Amino acid sequence: MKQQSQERQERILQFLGAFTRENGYPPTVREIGRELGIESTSLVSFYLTQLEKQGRIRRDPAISRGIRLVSPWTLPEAHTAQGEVVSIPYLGTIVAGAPLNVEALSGEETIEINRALFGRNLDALFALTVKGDSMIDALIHDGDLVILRQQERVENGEMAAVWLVGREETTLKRVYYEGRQIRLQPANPTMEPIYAPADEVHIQGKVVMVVRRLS
Amino acid sequence: MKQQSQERQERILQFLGAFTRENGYPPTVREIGRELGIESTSLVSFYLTQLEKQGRIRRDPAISRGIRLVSPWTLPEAHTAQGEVVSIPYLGTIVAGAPLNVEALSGEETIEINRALFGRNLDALFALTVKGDSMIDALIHDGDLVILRQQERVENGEMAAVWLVGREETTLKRVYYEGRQIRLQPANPTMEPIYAPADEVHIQGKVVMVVRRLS
DNA sequence: GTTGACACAGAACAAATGTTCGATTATAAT
DNA sequence: ATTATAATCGAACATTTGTTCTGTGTCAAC
Repeated sequence: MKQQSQERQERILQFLGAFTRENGYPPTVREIGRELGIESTSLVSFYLTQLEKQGRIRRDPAISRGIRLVSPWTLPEAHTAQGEVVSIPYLGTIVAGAPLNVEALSGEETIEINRALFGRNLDALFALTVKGDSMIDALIHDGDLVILRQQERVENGEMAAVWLVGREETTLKRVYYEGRQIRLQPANPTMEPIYAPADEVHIQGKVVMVVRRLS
Repeated sequence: MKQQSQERQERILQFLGAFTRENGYPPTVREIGRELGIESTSLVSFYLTQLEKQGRIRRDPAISRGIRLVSPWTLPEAHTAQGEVVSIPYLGTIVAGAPLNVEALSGEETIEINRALFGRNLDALFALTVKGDSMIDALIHDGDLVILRQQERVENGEMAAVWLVGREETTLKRVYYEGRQIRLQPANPTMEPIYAPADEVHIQGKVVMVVRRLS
Protein backbone atom coordinates (compact mmCIF):
# COMPACT_ATOMS: atom_id res chain seq x y z
CA MET A 1 0.00 0.00 0.00
CA LYS A 2 2.71 2.38 1.08
CA GLN A 3 4.84 1.38 -1.88
CA GLN A 4 2.02 2.11 -4.27
CA SER A 5 1.64 5.45 -2.56
CA GLN A 6 5.34 6.18 -3.16
CA GLU A 7 5.11 5.12 -6.77
CA ARG A 8 2.10 7.28 -7.30
CA GLN A 9 3.89 10.28 -5.86
CA GLU A 10 6.79 9.71 -8.24
CA ARG A 11 4.37 9.47 -11.12
CA ILE A 12 2.75 12.72 -10.03
CA LEU A 13 6.11 14.45 -10.16
CA GLN A 14 6.86 13.12 -13.64
CA PHE A 15 3.42 14.07 -14.88
CA LEU A 16 3.66 17.52 -13.35
CA GLY A 17 6.93 18.22 -15.14
CA ALA A 18 5.86 16.80 -18.47
CA PHE A 19 2.45 18.45 -18.42
CA THR A 20 3.88 21.83 -17.54
CA ARG A 21 6.49 21.67 -20.30
CA GLU A 22 3.98 20.48 -22.82
CA ASN A 23 1.19 22.91 -22.02
CA GLY A 24 2.81 26.01 -20.59
CA TYR A 25 0.79 25.70 -17.39
CA PRO A 26 0.66 23.13 -14.61
CA PRO A 27 -2.14 20.57 -14.30
CA THR A 28 -5.09 20.80 -11.93
CA VAL A 29 -5.77 18.35 -9.10
CA ARG A 30 -8.42 16.69 -11.27
CA GLU A 31 -6.08 16.43 -14.27
CA ILE A 32 -3.47 14.72 -12.08
CA GLY A 33 -6.16 12.37 -10.81
CA ARG A 34 -7.28 11.51 -14.33
CA GLU A 35 -3.71 10.76 -15.39
CA LEU A 36 -3.12 8.39 -12.47
CA GLY A 37 -6.56 6.82 -12.49
CA ILE A 38 -7.38 8.31 -9.09
CA GLU A 39 -11.00 9.32 -8.92
CA SER A 40 -10.82 11.18 -5.65
CA THR A 41 -9.62 14.76 -5.62
CA SER A 42 -9.00 14.48 -1.89
CA LEU A 43 -6.48 11.70 -2.42
CA VAL A 44 -4.65 13.70 -5.05
CA SER A 45 -4.68 16.63 -2.68
CA PHE A 46 -3.36 14.35 0.02
CA TYR A 47 -0.48 13.18 -2.20
CA LEU A 48 0.34 16.76 -3.16
CA THR A 49 0.42 17.72 0.50
CA GLN A 50 2.89 14.90 1.12
CA LEU A 51 5.08 15.98 -1.78
CA GLU A 52 4.99 19.54 -0.51
CA LYS A 53 6.10 18.43 2.93
CA GLN A 54 9.00 16.57 1.31
CA GLY A 55 10.05 19.71 -0.50
CA ARG A 56 9.44 18.15 -3.91
CA ILE A 57 6.79 20.61 -5.03
CA ARG A 58 5.65 24.03 -4.12
CA ARG A 59 1.97 24.97 -3.92
CA ASP A 60 0.27 28.31 -3.92
CA PRO A 61 -2.85 27.62 -1.87
CA ALA A 62 -6.41 27.94 -3.16
CA ILE A 63 -5.60 29.17 -6.65
CA SER A 64 -5.99 27.18 -9.79
CA ARG A 65 -2.95 25.31 -11.11
CA GLY A 66 -0.85 26.58 -8.22
CA ILE A 67 1.56 23.62 -8.26
CA ARG A 68 5.11 23.57 -9.44
CA LEU A 69 8.10 21.28 -9.19
CA VAL A 70 11.08 22.05 -7.02
CA SER A 71 14.12 20.54 -8.69
CA PRO A 72 17.53 21.39 -7.26
CA TRP A 73 20.50 21.45 -9.63
CA THR A 74 24.06 20.61 -8.65
CA LEU A 75 24.63 23.77 -6.68
CA PRO A 76 23.22 23.00 -3.27
CA GLU A 77 22.84 26.65 -2.41
CA ALA A 78 20.95 27.56 -5.55
CA HIS A 79 17.63 25.80 -5.51
CA THR A 80 15.74 26.35 -8.72
CA ALA A 81 12.37 25.08 -9.69
CA GLN A 82 12.42 22.90 -12.72
CA GLY A 83 11.78 25.04 -15.74
CA GLU A 84 12.90 28.14 -13.87
CA VAL A 85 14.88 29.90 -16.49
CA VAL A 86 16.46 33.22 -17.21
CA SER A 87 14.98 35.02 -20.16
CA ILE A 88 17.76 36.87 -21.92
CA PRO A 89 17.27 39.38 -24.72
CA TYR A 90 18.58 37.99 -27.97
CA LEU A 91 20.01 40.66 -30.25
CA GLY A 92 20.80 38.68 -33.38
CA THR A 93 24.30 38.27 -34.63
CA ILE A 94 27.65 39.69 -33.64
CA VAL A 95 29.91 40.48 -36.57
CA ALA A 96 33.37 41.96 -36.62
CA GLY A 97 32.58 45.03 -38.69
CA ALA A 98 30.04 46.76 -36.45
CA PRO A 99 29.55 47.58 -32.78
CA LEU A 100 26.94 45.65 -30.84
CA ASN A 101 23.44 46.99 -31.20
CA VAL A 102 22.61 47.11 -27.50
CA GLU A 103 19.76 49.55 -28.20
CA ALA A 104 17.80 46.48 -29.26
CA LEU A 105 17.79 45.21 -25.69
CA SER A 106 14.12 45.94 -25.29
CA GLY A 107 13.25 43.91 -28.35
CA GLU A 108 11.01 40.93 -28.07
CA GLU A 109 13.30 38.06 -28.89
CA THR A 110 14.64 36.23 -25.91
CA ILE A 111 16.44 33.04 -25.17
CA GLU A 112 15.82 30.95 -22.09
CA ILE A 113 18.52 29.13 -20.20
CA ASN A 114 18.36 27.43 -16.87
CA ARG A 115 18.88 29.98 -14.14
CA ALA A 116 21.24 27.72 -12.28
CA LEU A 117 23.82 28.06 -15.04
CA PHE A 118 24.35 31.65 -14.02
CA GLY A 119 25.89 33.32 -11.04
CA ARG A 120 24.07 35.62 -8.74
CA ASN A 121 24.03 38.64 -10.99
CA LEU A 122 21.41 38.40 -13.70
CA ASP A 123 21.31 42.08 -14.58
CA ALA A 124 21.77 43.42 -18.08
CA LEU A 125 22.40 40.12 -19.80
CA PHE A 126 22.05 39.80 -23.54
CA ALA A 127 22.83 37.17 -26.14
CA LEU A 128 24.17 37.14 -29.67
CA THR A 129 25.10 34.54 -32.21
CA VAL A 130 28.59 34.80 -33.68
CA LYS A 131 28.65 35.14 -37.44
CA GLY A 132 31.83 34.36 -39.32
CA ASP A 133 35.27 33.31 -38.16
CA SER A 134 36.41 36.69 -36.90
CA MET A 135 36.16 35.60 -33.27
CA ILE A 136 38.20 32.46 -33.79
CA ASP A 137 41.09 34.05 -31.91
CA ALA A 138 38.80 34.03 -28.91
CA LEU A 139 38.29 30.31 -29.50
CA ILE A 140 34.74 31.24 -30.38
CA HIS A 141 33.43 29.83 -33.60
CA ASP A 142 30.90 30.77 -36.19
CA GLY A 143 27.46 29.92 -34.85
CA ASP A 144 28.36 29.98 -31.16
CA LEU A 145 25.96 31.76 -28.85
CA VAL A 146 27.60 34.35 -26.65
CA ILE A 147 25.98 35.78 -23.55
CA LEU A 148 27.26 39.06 -22.24
CA ARG A 149 26.55 41.43 -19.41
CA GLN A 150 26.25 45.04 -20.42
CA GLN A 151 29.05 46.89 -18.67
CA GLU A 152 31.60 49.43 -19.79
CA ARG A 153 34.46 48.20 -17.70
CA VAL A 154 35.75 44.75 -16.82
CA GLU A 155 38.31 43.40 -14.39
CA ASN A 156 41.79 42.64 -15.69
CA GLY A 157 41.78 39.34 -17.52
CA GLU A 158 38.06 39.12 -18.12
CA MET A 159 36.81 38.51 -21.61
CA ALA A 160 34.78 41.29 -23.16
CA ALA A 161 33.26 42.35 -26.43
CA VAL A 162 35.18 45.44 -27.42
CA TRP A 163 34.69 47.86 -30.27
CA LEU A 164 38.03 49.11 -31.58
CA VAL A 165 37.48 52.58 -32.95
CA GLY A 166 40.72 52.71 -34.88
CA ARG A 167 40.11 49.39 -36.61
CA GLU A 168 36.32 49.69 -36.82
CA GLU A 169 36.09 46.20 -35.48
CA THR A 170 34.30 44.29 -32.75
CA THR A 171 36.36 41.60 -31.13
CA LEU A 172 36.15 39.31 -28.11
CA LYS A 173 39.31 39.43 -26.05
CA ARG A 174 40.64 39.38 -22.52
CA VAL A 175 41.18 42.93 -21.42
CA TYR A 176 44.19 44.19 -19.46
CA TYR A 177 44.54 47.84 -18.45
CA GLU A 178 48.18 48.90 -18.82
CA GLY A 179 48.55 52.59 -18.07
CA ARG A 180 47.09 54.64 -20.93
CA GLN A 181 46.88 51.58 -23.12
CA ILE A 182 44.78 48.49 -23.12
CA ARG A 183 46.15 45.10 -24.02
CA LEU A 184 43.63 42.84 -25.74
CA GLN A 185 44.76 39.29 -25.29
CA PRO A 186 43.36 36.57 -27.54
CA ALA A 187 42.19 33.46 -25.74
CA ASN A 188 44.21 31.46 -28.24
CA PRO A 189 47.73 31.64 -26.78
CA THR A 190 49.36 31.21 -30.17
CA MET A 191 48.07 34.60 -31.27
CA GLU A 192 49.51 38.06 -30.63
CA PRO A 193 47.79 40.59 -28.41
CA ILE A 194 46.54 43.92 -29.67
CA TYR A 195 47.59 47.16 -27.97
CA ALA A 196 45.34 50.20 -28.30
CA PRO A 197 44.92 53.55 -26.53
CA ALA A 198 42.31 53.17 -23.82
CA ASP A 199 40.06 55.80 -25.34
CA GLU A 200 39.83 53.86 -28.59
CA VAL A 201 38.61 50.72 -26.88
CA HIS A 202 34.89 50.68 -26.13
CA ILE A 203 33.92 47.80 -23.90
CA GLN A 204 30.39 46.77 -24.81
CA GLY A 205 29.84 43.85 -22.56
CA LYS A 206 31.53 41.19 -20.51
CA VAL A 207 31.35 37.66 -21.84
CA VAL A 208 29.73 35.47 -19.21
CA MET A 209 28.84 32.39 -21.21
CA VAL A 210 29.52 30.70 -24.50
CA VAL A 211 27.24 28.03 -25.90
CA ARG A 212 28.67 25.94 -28.69
CA ARG A 213 26.53 23.67 -30.72
CA LEU A 214 28.44 20.96 -32.46
CA SER A 215 25.88 19.72 -34.97
CA MET B 1 -8.46 55.14 -27.89
CA LYS B 2 -7.01 52.74 -30.42
CA GLN B 3 -3.49 53.66 -29.37
CA GLN B 4 -4.31 52.98 -25.74
CA SER B 5 -5.77 49.70 -26.81
CA GLN B 6 -2.50 48.83 -28.59
CA GLU B 7 -0.42 49.85 -25.62
CA ARG B 8 -2.55 47.80 -23.31
CA GLN B 9 -2.11 44.75 -25.47
CA GLU B 10 1.66 45.18 -25.39
CA ARG B 11 1.53 45.50 -21.62
CA ILE B 12 -0.53 42.33 -21.44
CA LEU B 13 2.15 40.45 -23.38
CA GLN B 14 4.92 41.73 -21.12
CA PHE B 15 2.96 40.93 -18.00
CA LEU B 16 2.06 37.47 -19.29
CA GLY B 17 5.72 36.62 -19.86
CA ALA B 18 6.97 38.05 -16.61
CA PHE B 19 4.19 36.55 -14.51
CA THR B 20 4.66 33.10 -16.02
CA ARG B 21 8.41 33.14 -15.43
CA GLU B 22 8.02 34.41 -11.91
CA ASN B 23 5.22 32.09 -10.81
CA GLY B 24 5.51 28.94 -12.90
CA TYR B 25 1.95 29.37 -14.18
CA PRO B 26 0.25 31.98 -16.31
CA PRO B 27 -2.05 34.67 -14.89
CA THR B 28 -5.84 34.60 -14.93
CA VAL B 29 -8.02 37.08 -16.81
CA ARG B 30 -8.69 38.87 -13.52
CA GLU B 31 -5.01 39.00 -12.58
CA ILE B 32 -4.24 40.59 -15.94
CA GLY B 33 -7.05 43.08 -15.34
CA ARG B 34 -5.72 43.98 -11.90
CA GLU B 35 -2.24 44.55 -13.28
CA LEU B 36 -3.48 46.89 -16.01
CA GLY B 37 -6.12 48.61 -13.90
CA ILE B 38 -8.92 47.21 -16.06
CA GLU B 39 -11.93 46.37 -13.95
CA SER B 40 -13.88 44.51 -16.58
CA THR B 41 -13.06 40.89 -17.27
CA SER B 42 -14.83 41.11 -20.59
CA LEU B 43 -12.42 43.79 -21.81
CA VAL B 44 -9.43 41.70 -20.80
CA SER B 45 -11.02 38.79 -22.57
CA PHE B 46 -11.57 41.02 -25.57
CA TYR B 47 -7.90 42.04 -25.63
CA LEU B 48 -6.80 38.43 -25.29
CA THR B 49 -8.98 37.48 -28.21
CA GLN B 50 -7.32 40.21 -30.28
CA LEU B 51 -3.85 39.00 -29.31
CA GLU B 52 -4.82 35.46 -30.18
CA LYS B 53 -6.05 36.56 -33.59
CA GLN B 54 -2.69 38.29 -34.13
CA GLY B 55 -0.86 35.08 -33.27
CA ARG B 56 0.83 36.64 -30.25
CA ILE B 57 -0.66 34.29 -27.69
CA ARG B 58 -2.29 30.93 -27.65
CA ARG B 59 -5.37 30.17 -25.54
CA ASP B 60 -6.85 26.90 -24.40
CA PRO B 61 -10.54 27.76 -24.11
CA ALA B 62 -12.58 27.60 -20.91
CA ILE B 63 -9.84 26.33 -18.63
CA SER B 64 -8.12 28.29 -15.96
CA ARG B 65 -4.84 30.02 -16.85
CA GLY B 66 -5.02 28.66 -20.36
CA ILE B 67 -2.95 31.49 -21.86
CA ARG B 68 0.59 31.38 -23.12
CA LEU B 69 2.87 33.54 -25.18
CA VAL B 70 3.89 32.65 -28.69
CA SER B 71 7.41 33.94 -29.20
CA PRO B 72 9.36 32.84 -32.27
CA TRP B 73 13.15 32.68 -32.04
CA THR B 74 15.54 33.39 -34.84
CA LEU B 75 14.88 30.18 -36.72
CA PRO B 76 11.79 30.91 -38.77
CA GLU B 77 10.95 27.24 -39.14
CA ALA B 78 11.21 26.41 -35.48
CA HIS B 79 8.54 28.32 -33.62
CA THR B 80 8.88 27.91 -29.91
CA ALA B 81 6.77 29.36 -27.19
CA GLN B 82 8.66 31.64 -24.90
CA GLY B 83 9.94 29.59 -22.03
CA GLU B 84 9.63 26.38 -24.02
CA VAL B 85 12.69 24.50 -22.99
CA VAL B 86 14.20 21.09 -23.29
CA SER B 87 14.63 19.30 -20.01
CA ILE B 88 17.80 17.27 -20.15
CA PRO B 89 18.89 14.74 -17.52
CA TYR B 90 21.91 16.00 -15.64
CA LEU B 91 24.24 13.21 -14.55
CA GLY B 92 26.75 15.09 -12.43
CA THR B 93 30.37 15.32 -13.43
CA ILE B 94 32.50 13.78 -16.13
CA VAL B 95 35.98 12.81 -15.00
CA ALA B 96 38.76 11.17 -16.93
CA GLY B 97 39.14 8.11 -14.76
CA ALA B 98 35.68 6.55 -15.14
CA PRO B 99 33.17 5.83 -17.88
CA LEU B 100 30.02 7.91 -17.99
CA ASN B 101 27.29 6.73 -15.70
CA VAL B 102 24.50 6.70 -18.24
CA GLU B 103 22.43 4.40 -16.02
CA ALA B 104 21.61 7.54 -14.07
CA LEU B 105 19.61 8.87 -17.00
CA SER B 106 16.37 8.27 -15.20
CA GLY B 107 17.52 10.30 -12.24
CA GLU B 108 15.69 13.39 -11.19
CA GLU B 109 18.14 16.16 -11.86
CA THR B 110 17.62 17.99 -15.10
CA ILE B 111 18.79 21.11 -16.77
CA GLU B 112 16.62 23.28 -18.96
CA ILE B 113 17.82 24.99 -22.07
CA ASN B 114 15.85 26.77 -24.73
CA ARG B 115 14.60 24.25 -27.22
CA ALA B 116 15.55 26.44 -30.14
CA LEU B 117 19.25 25.92 -29.35
CA PHE B 118 18.92 22.33 -30.43
CA GLY B 119 18.42 20.66 -33.74
CA ARG B 120 15.49 18.49 -34.58
CA ASN B 121 16.61 15.44 -32.69
CA LEU B 122 16.00 15.75 -28.95
CA ASP B 123 16.25 12.07 -28.12
CA ALA B 124 18.57 10.64 -25.51
CA LEU B 125 20.25 13.88 -24.49
CA PHE B 126 22.10 14.12 -21.22
CA ALA B 127 24.36 16.67 -19.58
CA LEU B 128 27.49 16.57 -17.46
CA THR B 129 29.83 19.08 -15.93
CA VAL B 130 33.51 18.63 -16.72
CA LYS B 131 35.70 18.21 -13.65
CA GLY B 132 39.42 18.80 -13.92
CA ASP B 133 41.62 19.72 -16.86
CA SER B 134 41.65 16.31 -18.48
CA MET B 135 39.42 17.48 -21.33
CA ILE B 136 41.54 20.50 -22.12
CA ASP B 137 42.79 18.81 -25.28
CA ALA B 138 39.20 18.99 -26.49
CA LEU B 139 39.29 22.72 -25.72
CA ILE B 140 36.85 21.96 -22.98
CA HIS B 141 37.68 23.37 -19.61
CA ASP B 142 37.06 22.51 -16.02
CA GLY B 143 33.51 23.54 -15.16
CA ASP B 144 32.13 23.49 -18.71
CA LEU B 145 28.76 21.87 -19.21
CA VAL B 146 28.71 19.25 -21.94
CA ILE B 147 25.53 17.97 -23.52
CA LEU B 148 25.67 14.66 -25.30
CA ARG B 149 23.35 12.38 -27.18
CA GLN B 150 23.48 8.78 -26.12
CA GLN B 151 24.69 6.84 -29.13
CA GLU B 152 27.30 4.16 -29.65
CA ARG B 153 28.52 5.31 -33.01
CA VAL B 154 29.24 8.69 -34.52
CA GLU B 155 30.03 9.96 -38.00
CA ASN B 156 33.67 10.55 -38.93
CA GLY B 157 34.87 13.80 -37.48
CA GLU B 158 32.17 14.19 -34.84
CA MET B 159 33.19 14.76 -31.28
CA ALA B 160 32.25 12.07 -28.81
CA ALA B 161 32.83 11.02 -25.25
CA VAL B 162 34.81 7.81 -25.50
CA TRP B 163 35.92 5.36 -22.84
CA LEU B 164 39.34 3.93 -23.67
CA VAL B 165 39.48 0.46 -22.20
CA GLY B 166 43.26 0.15 -22.47
CA ARG B 167 43.90 3.44 -20.72
CA GLU B 168 40.90 3.33 -18.37
CA GLU B 169 40.11 6.86 -19.38
CA THR B 170 37.19 8.89 -20.63
CA THR B 171 38.08 11.51 -23.15
CA LEU B 172 36.32 13.87 -25.54
CA LYS B 173 37.70 13.67 -29.05
CA ARG B 174 36.79 13.72 -32.69
CA VAL B 175 36.40 10.17 -33.87
CA TYR B 176 37.69 8.80 -37.18
CA TYR B 177 37.22 5.16 -38.19
CA GLU B 178 40.35 3.91 -39.95
CA GLY B 179 40.07 0.21 -40.73
CA ARG B 180 40.37 -1.84 -37.53
CA GLN B 181 41.62 1.23 -35.65
CA ILE B 182 40.05 4.41 -34.49
CA ARG B 183 41.86 7.71 -34.54
CA LEU B 184 40.90 10.04 -31.73
CA GLN B 185 41.76 13.54 -32.80
CA PRO B 186 42.05 16.29 -30.16
CA ALA B 187 40.22 19.49 -31.03
CA ASN B 188 43.40 21.31 -30.12
CA PRO B 189 45.45 21.05 -33.34
CA THR B 190 48.75 21.29 -31.47
CA MET B 191 48.13 17.93 -29.82
CA GLU B 192 48.75 14.45 -31.13
CA PRO B 193 45.95 12.05 -31.96
CA ILE B 194 45.47 8.73 -30.18
CA TYR B 195 45.19 5.51 -32.12
CA ALA B 196 43.41 2.55 -30.55
CA PRO B 197 41.87 -0.73 -31.70
CA ALA B 198 38.21 -0.21 -32.46
CA ASP B 199 37.12 -2.76 -29.88
CA GLU B 200 38.87 -0.84 -27.12
CA VAL B 201 37.04 2.39 -27.87
CA HIS B 202 33.57 2.61 -26.35
CA ILE B 203 31.65 5.57 -27.63
CA GLN B 204 29.33 6.76 -24.87
CA GLY B 205 27.72 9.76 -26.45
CA LYS B 206 28.06 12.36 -29.14
CA VAL B 207 28.85 15.87 -27.99
CA VAL B 208 26.12 18.18 -29.24
CA MET B 209 26.69 21.24 -27.10
CA VAL B 210 29.22 22.84 -24.82
CA VAL B 211 28.30 25.60 -22.41
CA ARG B 212 31.18 27.57 -20.96
CA ARG B 213 30.70 29.95 -18.11
CA LEU B 214 33.39 32.55 -17.82
CA SER B 215 32.80 33.89 -14.33
C1' DG C 1 -10.00 -10.23 18.27
C1' DT C 2 -9.23 -5.39 18.87
C1' DT C 3 -7.26 -1.02 17.96
C1' DG C 4 -5.00 2.53 15.47
C1' DA C 5 -2.98 4.31 11.38
C1' DC C 6 -3.01 4.83 6.63
C1' DA C 7 -4.92 4.90 2.05
C1' DC C 8 -8.79 5.84 -0.42
C1' DA C 9 -13.50 7.33 -1.90
C1' DG C 10 -17.46 10.28 -2.58
C1' DA C 11 -19.94 14.25 -1.72
C1' DA C 12 -20.47 18.87 -0.69
C1' DC C 13 -19.06 23.39 -0.55
C1' DA C 14 -16.75 27.75 -1.43
C1' DA C 15 -13.98 30.21 -4.27
C1' DA C 16 -11.83 30.93 -8.53
C1' DT C 17 -12.25 31.53 -13.25
C1' DG C 18 -13.81 32.19 -18.21
C1' DT C 19 -17.54 33.57 -21.08
C1' DT C 20 -21.62 35.94 -22.50
C1' DC C 21 -24.88 39.62 -22.67
C1' DG C 22 -26.72 44.11 -22.70
C1' DA C 23 -25.59 48.76 -22.10
C1' DT C 24 -22.77 53.03 -22.29
C1' DT C 25 -19.21 56.05 -23.98
C1' DA C 26 -15.87 57.77 -27.21
C1' DT C 27 -14.29 58.28 -31.72
C1' DA C 28 -14.35 58.28 -36.65
C1' DA C 29 -16.79 58.55 -40.87
C1' DT C 30 -20.45 60.46 -43.54
C1' DA D 1 -25.68 66.53 -36.86
C1' DT D 2 -26.05 61.81 -37.54
C1' DT D 3 -24.57 57.21 -37.89
C1' DA D 4 -21.51 53.43 -37.42
C1' DT D 5 -17.82 51.34 -35.17
C1' DA D 6 -14.71 50.45 -31.52
C1' DA D 7 -13.65 50.46 -26.80
C1' DT D 8 -15.25 49.84 -22.38
C1' DC D 9 -18.10 48.49 -18.42
C1' DG D 10 -20.82 45.84 -15.09
C1' DA D 11 -23.47 42.03 -14.10
C1' DA D 12 -24.74 37.46 -14.46
C1' DC D 13 -23.93 32.86 -15.34
C1' DA D 14 -21.72 28.42 -16.06
C1' DT D 15 -17.89 25.88 -15.34
C1' DT D 16 -13.65 24.90 -13.26
C1' DT D 17 -11.05 24.18 -9.36
C1' DG D 18 -9.29 23.44 -4.52
C1' DT D 19 -10.50 22.20 0.05
C1' DT D 20 -12.96 20.02 3.68
C1' DC D 21 -15.63 16.52 5.80
C1' DT D 22 -17.26 12.02 6.69
C1' DG D 23 -17.03 7.31 5.93
C1' DT D 24 -14.98 2.75 4.45
C1' DG D 25 -11.51 -0.72 3.74
C1' DT D 26 -6.96 -2.62 4.54
C1' DC D 27 -3.10 -3.70 7.16
C1' DA D 28 0.04 -3.87 11.03
C1' DA D 29 0.72 -3.93 15.87
C1' DC D 30 -0.75 -5.48 20.20
